[in-house]
Amino acid sequence: MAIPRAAKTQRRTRIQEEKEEQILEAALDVFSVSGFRGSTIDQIAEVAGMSKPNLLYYFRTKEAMHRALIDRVLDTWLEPLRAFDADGNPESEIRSYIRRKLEMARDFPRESRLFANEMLQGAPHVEDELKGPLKELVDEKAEVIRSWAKAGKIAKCDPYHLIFSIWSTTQHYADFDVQVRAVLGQEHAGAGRFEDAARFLEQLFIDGLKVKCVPNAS
Amino acid sequence: MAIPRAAKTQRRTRIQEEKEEQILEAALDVFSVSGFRGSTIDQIAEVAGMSKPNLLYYFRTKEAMHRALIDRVLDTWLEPLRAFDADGNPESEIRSYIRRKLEMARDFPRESRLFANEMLQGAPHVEDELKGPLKELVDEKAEVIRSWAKAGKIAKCDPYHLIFSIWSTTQHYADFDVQVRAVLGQEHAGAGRFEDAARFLEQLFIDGLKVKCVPNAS
DNA sequence: CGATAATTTGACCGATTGGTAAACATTACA
DNA sequence: TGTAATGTTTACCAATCGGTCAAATTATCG
Repeated sequence: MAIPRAAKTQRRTRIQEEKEEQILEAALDVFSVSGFRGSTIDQIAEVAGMSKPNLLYYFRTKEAMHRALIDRVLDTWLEPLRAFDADGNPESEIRSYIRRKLEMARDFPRESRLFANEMLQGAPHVEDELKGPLKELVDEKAEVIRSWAKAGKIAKCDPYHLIFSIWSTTQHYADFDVQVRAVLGQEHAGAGRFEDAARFLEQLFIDGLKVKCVPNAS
Repeated sequence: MAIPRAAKTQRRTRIQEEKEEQILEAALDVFSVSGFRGSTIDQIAEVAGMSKPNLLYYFRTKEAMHRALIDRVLDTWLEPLRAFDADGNPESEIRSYIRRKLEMARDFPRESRLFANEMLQGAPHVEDELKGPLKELVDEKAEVIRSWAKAGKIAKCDPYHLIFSIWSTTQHYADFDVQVRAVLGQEHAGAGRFEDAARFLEQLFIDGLKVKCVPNAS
């Protein structure tokens, strides 16, 4: 008798490890484009190169697959924000945060789209994570930014909307990739667009926050 | 015998006018949340308060409904960018463009999400509009911005990425509304968040582009 | 009013959906 | 090697999908 997912022995076999990886990879392909409702198990099965019942042997439902995928990706996705350091100096921290986020938009566009799809649908599967861990992390970093402003290191500004604007501008290059390519045209839609974006955004945020214009405080 | 959509008389009846409006309104509700693939005719029919065959009497296929919806919304959506005036002065033009886009995110979030969904899925239904009319419009406005930079009225910057960043930051408040609310928490997620966003974004872009720091040219 | 066109609906169709049952194949391990 | 656990597949299910059809209902207008 086959007991799906973690049988008698609580340890996962090599095959489980491999196949679950394979499935989540395919699921990311599909969910990130069509969203939860618009994706089908058959699609995922085809991309994964295995039969539908075989998928369902590892993940009992479509929801379970989506859930597992979100859980796995969420940590990675928030890493750049976690790396945001209170002890660093504002300019380099903001610069590297923008760069890191842009690199993720370039290297992991599917992950970005997965979350975007989830948000558009009202975050029915991750609302708790948003209100819990995410909010706490943002609150913490917002406090850092506020302290910088108080110390006169950057211009006074709403730290939450600053974070939102960095999120949105960078993720835009993953989520709206088709639009960006279409508008830039063939000449400028090459890989260099991420460099151009980085240059522009760094300039915008550094100057916009007057990071360097302020005399060294303390 | 009933000939669907524009019968013998080429003029549309009052009922046609009303029902089509009613259907597109419902379709906007549904498509904007679930995307094209994730939405069903039955859902739309239920929201519209009419039977499924009745919907299909006015729009022969799901695609036709989506198409009509996109067409209707696209014009409205690009209006703020069209209003972007070359003869105006940079500061007020950029300020009012940001305000207008934020107002649209506030007042027409479903329209914003409809497009966002379409982009995430690779724009299978609107790619031509992106490469054609949209690109031309952006090219034109980018030229305006470039001329401002050349005249020393604003800092030198990539006009395309400037436009992208205004799009993304403003639409973020519609597309990622759940996330914004979750992170801001109950205290700050009220209607005032749009005012806060406007203040922040205006400051960011005006200062970031050094609009006022530059001595009056010519 | 009467008649013709426009509108609406219930019943239905084949295809696809998420998911199951059980037979079959493979692996791990004593 | 044998055998029990694990992995895979074929066949299938009820529900839902997009869409059709013909009959019934309603609006329009002379």
